[in-house]
Amino acid sequence: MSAYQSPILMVDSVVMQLANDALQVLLIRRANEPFQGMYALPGGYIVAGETTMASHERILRSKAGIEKQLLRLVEQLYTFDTVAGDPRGHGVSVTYMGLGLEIIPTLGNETQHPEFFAINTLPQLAYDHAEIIAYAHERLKSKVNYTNAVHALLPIYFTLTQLQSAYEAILCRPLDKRNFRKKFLSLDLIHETNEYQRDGAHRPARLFCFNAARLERSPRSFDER
Amino acid sequence: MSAYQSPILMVDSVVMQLANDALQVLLIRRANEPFQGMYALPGGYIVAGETTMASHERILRSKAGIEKQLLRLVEQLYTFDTVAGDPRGHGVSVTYMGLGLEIIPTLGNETQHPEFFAINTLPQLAYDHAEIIAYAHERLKSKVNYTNAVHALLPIYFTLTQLQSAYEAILCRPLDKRNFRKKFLSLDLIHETNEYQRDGAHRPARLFCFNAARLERSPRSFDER
DNA sequence: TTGTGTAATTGTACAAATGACACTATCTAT
DNA sequence: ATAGATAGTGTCATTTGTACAATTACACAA
Repeated sequence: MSAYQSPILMVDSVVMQLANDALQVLLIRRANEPFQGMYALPGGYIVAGETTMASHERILRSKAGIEKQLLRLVEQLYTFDTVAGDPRGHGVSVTYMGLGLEIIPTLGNETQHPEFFAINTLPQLAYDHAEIIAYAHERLKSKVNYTNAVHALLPIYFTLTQLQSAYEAILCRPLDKRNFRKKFLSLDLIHETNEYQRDGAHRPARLFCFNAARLERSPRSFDER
Repeated sequence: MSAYQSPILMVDSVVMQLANDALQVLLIRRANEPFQGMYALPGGYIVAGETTMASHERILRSKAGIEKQLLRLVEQLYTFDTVAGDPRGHGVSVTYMGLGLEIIPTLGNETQHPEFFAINTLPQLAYDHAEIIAYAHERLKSKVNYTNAVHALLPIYFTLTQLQSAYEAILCRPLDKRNFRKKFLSLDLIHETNEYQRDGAHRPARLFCFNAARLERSPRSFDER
């Protein structure tokens, strides 16, 4: 037995995906006190012998019915102390960000209403979860500027317009089409295929795919500001 | 009483400063098993009711005799799971980076030989502490490119040559004197004073100081690569 | 077949930042 | 007065950033 007693260890998860031309965040409705009935990030306790990553996977599965294979990029964000505002007293929460595509949350045993919300129109949130989401959003904004992290939010084959829309949804600002294409193609992160996407009564769009799925530091920034 | 048992929570600290034209890291020699006698980062257990930051301060004081006022910038780095390689079994370690100037570690009750080592010539280290230091170094390298974090490593008044040497020590590569000065002065992070530093048998160097001590995102990068 | 609507695709010109490069200025010590 | 040492400064070529509009290729309807 240790002479010390550790604070309570928790994990909270910010799962994001693109839908309706917007970046969306997964929220659940809390089943229990505190903050019963309020929206919150999926989260829970870490048990001894379980890594923080394993705990993150377990909690997403049990609280939102999301299997870990659906998250195509998982990254630790930050570890928050939860002192004031948390009725359970002092604890430490390790937060993770997960990115995916066409994730459909299903009802879990322990929670109700797992659902995606557009990041710019979130409901009121329990704890300090609004700040955690803002932090995750900033991290993602920054990360897409020097990595190919966006690949985790897109299908394997995608058009340049889809790619640009993804950047616009993440960065929350419009980008110039010609400059975006010129810059992105110069980065050697993607290559064209011989396939086209036929969408409607207009010219078909060429499909592209990423050169490597793994995250790599890009040689230059995407940011055209 | 909680139904869950948490993993052991620890904090590890990467304290860095500049000396002898090199970036240096604070190490201690472990007094106890495991890894008794080996070099390691200062670290210890977090106790219930103590924030990770407060724990970091307490541990630096007790293990290396360093008061928190000496750290002019403290930033959380990452939270590591310590599974394999750690004889105590699974634990979670929150790591912090602290930057300061002319820190003189003193012997603490619980440890021996707190001492600074040049980051490029470190001894063999306990646990995965070599990786943690590499991570901290990468973070610092990246951070000085878009913030004024270097202010925490320099005296209030400094010469442009001192500033450039700090960047060279952090980035581990030489910089062009004229380009460095031109770029840094264009960032509006520092301003000149009317004081000069007389050093030896040569032209005195003008002293500069930072416009604001707080960390700010710089408008442009310093990196001239 | 032709025309229309819709989104995809492409290039240029100007401004700004980057990066390579070498000499002069000012002080101290002898 | 001179030598030695570090501080301080400018130009030019290249690359990158950014604003901006016309043409292409398809589907569908008339």
